[in-house]
Amino acid sequence: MPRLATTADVFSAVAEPRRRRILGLLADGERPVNDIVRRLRIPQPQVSKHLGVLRAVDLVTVRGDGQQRLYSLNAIRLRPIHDWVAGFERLWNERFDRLASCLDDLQKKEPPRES
Amino acid sequence: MPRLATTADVFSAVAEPRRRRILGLLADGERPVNDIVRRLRIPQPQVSKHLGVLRAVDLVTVRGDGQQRLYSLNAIRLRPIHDWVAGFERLWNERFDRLASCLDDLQKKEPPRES
DNA sequence: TTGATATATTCCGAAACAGGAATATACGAT
DNA sequence: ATCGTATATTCCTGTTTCGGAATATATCAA
Repeated sequence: MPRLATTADVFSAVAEPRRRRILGLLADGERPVNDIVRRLRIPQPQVSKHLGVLRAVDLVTVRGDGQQRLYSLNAIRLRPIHDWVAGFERLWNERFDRLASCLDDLQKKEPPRES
Repeated sequence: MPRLATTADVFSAVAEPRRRRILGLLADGERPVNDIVRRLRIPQPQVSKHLGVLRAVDLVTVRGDGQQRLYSLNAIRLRPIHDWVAGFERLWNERFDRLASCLDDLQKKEPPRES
């Protein structure tokens, strides 16, 4: 089997840096396509295609407004990523560091056993 | 240009579900390859290859122990993902929802203007 | 209708991955 | 040295992707 489709899940969709930048822009509010084009300096067809991927995983929604199409972020769909990575947060937090070094200390205090 | 390499950054490396599961396992502590193989029911060569990708982006580290190779998670490298997605957190939080509806109310109270 | 602006879609080509199978390497035990 | 276990690497192939250019669609204006 080949690589996982970019529209398979949110993780894959967000793997592409330009798509992350687009999402970052949309965090400030809905924008027409050409606004994204100008701000990110990405050719318009590419922006439309990236938006298509983001729409496929429901990370953005569209609203027609005249001849413009206003895209807005559907942030809740980022939550699976947030939740997944949050499960690892304790592993790099300061408190955990202290706990780890504490355990190290305990281990050092154990009586040396012959191997 | 073709697709972004999976070893290009942490986002791409983590886009693959099996790699996320491997990282989840390693969150409990270091493990030899065959332990991952047995727990996740993934053929050994594939596990080795996935571990190779994770190693390339420094998400895991290896330690030789006899004929085993003990892999452990380098959780700090997940932090860029955490930080990136945390920037969106307010957009789906309850407090933000209240703020948003508050703003909606304010907008409704504005005097209707002729277009 | 014709034209202009905004956006989407299609076709192309060059990567690059993920799985499968087979094989190679590394290390320990006898 | 030889065998067995643990792990890594190679080769192959189907599939997907991204970018680029060109083109198509949609909507508004005159």
